[in-house]
Amino acid sequence: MTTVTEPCTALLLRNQLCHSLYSASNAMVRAYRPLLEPLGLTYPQYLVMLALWEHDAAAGKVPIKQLVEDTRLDSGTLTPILKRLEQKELILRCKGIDDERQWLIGLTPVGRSLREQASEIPLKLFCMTSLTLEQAQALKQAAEQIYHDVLRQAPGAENPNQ
Amino acid sequence: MTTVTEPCTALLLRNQLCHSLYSASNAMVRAYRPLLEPLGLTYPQYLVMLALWEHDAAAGKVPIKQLVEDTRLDSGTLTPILKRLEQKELILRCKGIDDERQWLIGLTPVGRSLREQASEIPLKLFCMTSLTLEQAQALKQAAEQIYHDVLRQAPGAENPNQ
DNA sequence: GGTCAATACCTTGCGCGCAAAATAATTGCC
DNA sequence: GGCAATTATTTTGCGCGCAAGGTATTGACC
Repeated sequence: MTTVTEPCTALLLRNQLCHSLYSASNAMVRAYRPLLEPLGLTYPQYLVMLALWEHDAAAGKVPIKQLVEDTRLDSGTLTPILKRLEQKELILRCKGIDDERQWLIGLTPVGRSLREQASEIPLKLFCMTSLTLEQAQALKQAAEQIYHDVLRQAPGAENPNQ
Repeated sequence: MTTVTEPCTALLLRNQLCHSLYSASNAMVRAYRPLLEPLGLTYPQYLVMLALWEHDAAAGKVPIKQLVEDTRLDSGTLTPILKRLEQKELILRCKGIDDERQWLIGLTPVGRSLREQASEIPLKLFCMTSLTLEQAQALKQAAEQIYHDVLRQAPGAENPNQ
């Protein structure tokens, strides 16, 4: 039997992986801020630009659905982000040809050219940490595992084994 | 020399540790939601309650400054959270005796009793993942390292080696 | 070929996360 | 004692993050 006053090590903040993950993620976004400030981007906006730069050479224009998948942001989050990127004239929106429900997102020349200024950011951030390359890879793999595991068991997940 | 069109693997989303960390953290908070819903708490509110439960036996009342340190939420974030917890009658606020700037936060009986309902949550969440205990510990340690590393180099950090 | 479910996206509402500025009490310093 | 610097907290403003609900287009089925 467990009483209320008995120590419960699982409820101690210092033992909680989730708390470490949460504060590391927040701290990481904060660390990006000064690096992204010259580009006029927030971290989620930067994620969208990364996705667009990646598709630019091959596909040109990308449906929002694809950006949801690439960035792992949901569409209710993405809509206002795209609106702000459009205001900054980094992206363009146009209706899909074969499917009128779809909006296609493309880069403006300015948006495309921003990529050069961003190229040093990943290394700069990595250098802020004292992680070895092996540690970083292991951490990334574990974070991916958590992402896919808990996504699978979310209440709305209809195809848990997909 | 690097040209714009040359592939830059560091700018690929799938190679970015930060993206994995960010989406894992968001997914984790989402996974907490159905578990915390019976308690009427959000994840950050739960963090505050964890800190208060931890101090309850020994100290009784805790200054907000201490909660900032324990939860790693900043004070501008904490103020409205504490307001909501007070509205739910889970916590009490009273002025500090020796320092009138300080507010001391204490638990109400209801807030204290909520701890029992929370005791199973950490295990439930761990079971959602396919992580081994060793993986979880390694991940936690790496996340802690990132947290402290990037905190240290934030623009406002005056005592980097503290 | 019309109805109905699915799909793509948008809107709304609320709770953070945090930088920057404001407020108020305290301490240090002369 | 008086005044400046410091400290504890709140306020403001903006940008997410996301659940829930809405709209419009498409596809499937009878």
